[in-house]
Amino acid sequence: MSTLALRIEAALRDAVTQALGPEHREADLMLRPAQNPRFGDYQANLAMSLGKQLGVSPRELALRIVQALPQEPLFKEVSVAGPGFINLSLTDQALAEEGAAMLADPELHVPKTTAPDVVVIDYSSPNVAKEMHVGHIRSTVIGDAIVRVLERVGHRVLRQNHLGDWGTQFGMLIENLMDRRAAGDPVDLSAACDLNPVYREAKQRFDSEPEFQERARQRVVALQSGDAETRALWRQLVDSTVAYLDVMYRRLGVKLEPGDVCGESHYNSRLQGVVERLQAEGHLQESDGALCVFPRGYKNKEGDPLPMIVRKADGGYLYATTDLAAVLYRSQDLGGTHLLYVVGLPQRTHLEMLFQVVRDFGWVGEGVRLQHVGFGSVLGPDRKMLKTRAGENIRLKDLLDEAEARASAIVRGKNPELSSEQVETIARAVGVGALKYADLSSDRIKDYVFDWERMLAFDGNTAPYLVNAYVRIQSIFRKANVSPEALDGRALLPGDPAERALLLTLTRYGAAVQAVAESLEPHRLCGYLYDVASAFHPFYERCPILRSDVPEQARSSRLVLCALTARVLREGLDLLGIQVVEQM
RNA sequence: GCGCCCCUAGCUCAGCUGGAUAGAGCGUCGGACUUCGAAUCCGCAGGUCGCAGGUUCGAAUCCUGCGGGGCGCGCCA
Repeated sequence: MSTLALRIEAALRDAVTQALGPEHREADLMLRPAQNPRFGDYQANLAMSLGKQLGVSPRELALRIVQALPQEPLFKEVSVAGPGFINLSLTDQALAEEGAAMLADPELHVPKTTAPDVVVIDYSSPNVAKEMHVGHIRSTVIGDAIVRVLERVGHRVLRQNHLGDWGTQFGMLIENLMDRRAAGDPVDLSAACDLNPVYREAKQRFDSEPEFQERARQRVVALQSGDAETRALWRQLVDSTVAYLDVMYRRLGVKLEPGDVCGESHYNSRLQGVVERLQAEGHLQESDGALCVFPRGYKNKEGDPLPMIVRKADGGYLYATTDLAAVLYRSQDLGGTHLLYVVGLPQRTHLEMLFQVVRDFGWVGEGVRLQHVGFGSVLGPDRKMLKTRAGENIRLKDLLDEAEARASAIVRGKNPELSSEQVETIARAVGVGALKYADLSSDRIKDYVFDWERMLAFDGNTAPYLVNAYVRIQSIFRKANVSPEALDGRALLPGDPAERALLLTLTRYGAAVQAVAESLEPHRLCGYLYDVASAFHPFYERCPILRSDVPEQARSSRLVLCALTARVLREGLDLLGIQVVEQM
């Protein structure tokens, strides 16, 4: 928590303790930003609930607390309102001090966690040779933001890209590659290229040629038994996909690297051990030849216990087995204390069963948290799952291309003075940023409607609007020929209400980041940054900076506000994985 | 059938884990550029928070039921 928030809390806590006794030292102060500026800057709502408990009138209680508040230059005004709200407004001086301290602090007063976790986060997780669809993109973008925020507040974060690099689909893929090679028309797997056409071709043959289908099944057996030629082709498929993904991840601007890939095949050698352990511990039951475990509390259509099948009747393993192996690997081998799964909501039941099983069986300790970071679907204008007109998944590459093309057209139209190269660079950042921001800015649990026009608009809660606020500030510094780093925060002197409102918003940056680190809800940071930009623009309109009639004091103060705003916007957007540009 | 999720202004979304008169953007209408980017800002209008109960000082938020929509439920992942 930032210095200012700490000071407010400490003062209030002292007052509560003094007014009500030491047994209330730990009371929840229910301190939060005022809902309405009329009520001041912060409000503490503890008197209402506490009054009830103690059988004292909440208003009376609130008054006692207020009277016990130390006389210090922190509060401009403290009052009791309504049923017992304690409204606090801060002095301009306190706000200015906080702003100056933030400016001087490389950490911008973002608090570090007092209980650092080893976070193992499973996200992105696309499949080999298969198009990454919008769901993968959501997982990738949301996961990336969470990674950045958790690292920012001091957790150790281990990224796990659980690549779909194993399974029966490789039979048809490899068999088809061999056919192509035999026919003198080999598929080039050396370069990082989109293998989706290869997948489609194999799938099409698998579905229509019984003879091919049979060979594909045999090929799965060959792959699993370690046949050298088969394994070599599998390796090439995986390598090519990882290289292609690397290109896409870089374009997307996410932190995932090839080294973060820890796919399904990584657990092959552990699957048998998982089943043996389940057997040895007596958890395994056979059903129609399949080996199952039964998490407590789950029922199927008939009302019977719902199984997780860990080995099929034919001896093959399933994703449940892999997931069990992965939990062990992540908690034991990697030492994870907080396991995150950034996976779509439809898989919720599966994950909860998985968590239930490892809890039931004591496979992870009490100190390990397992958490599904679920998200809703991306919908088209028809409110159905977003697909192409042909009903296929939309390719990430096409999405990125269109985002850049649209951003390019917009930027070109709004600023004709930019060179083509500049437009391209800006369009890349703004287009991708808009795309990602759209995925991040609404509550991840809900479905959201995909809409190019809205995400690229310069109004509303969009990336372009935020970036634009940053750009306007950079323009001021260019024009003023002043370096933001050279400014002295002590020049802060919020006179105009717009200046004060902006400064107040800026001082809440640390709390905003902290809220995301705890809730794993990036849209809260989006909302905060939108508040910052929304507070900046009225300030910008009302408070001239470089005009000759602006007194030196005001000019310096306003430049500091600009510098702080720019830094909060730049870093906040960076935590969301979004790049700013210097002009647009 | 069972389970999970969603329902807030015409549209798209917030609402800080139970607080005061529910807020933005778009769209509609009306204003503001001789000076830092009008790429913006200011204002008007717009609500039975799906419905009905309940919990309590207080409910969009928690509980129960109902309605509507989406998703999941044995050998795919």
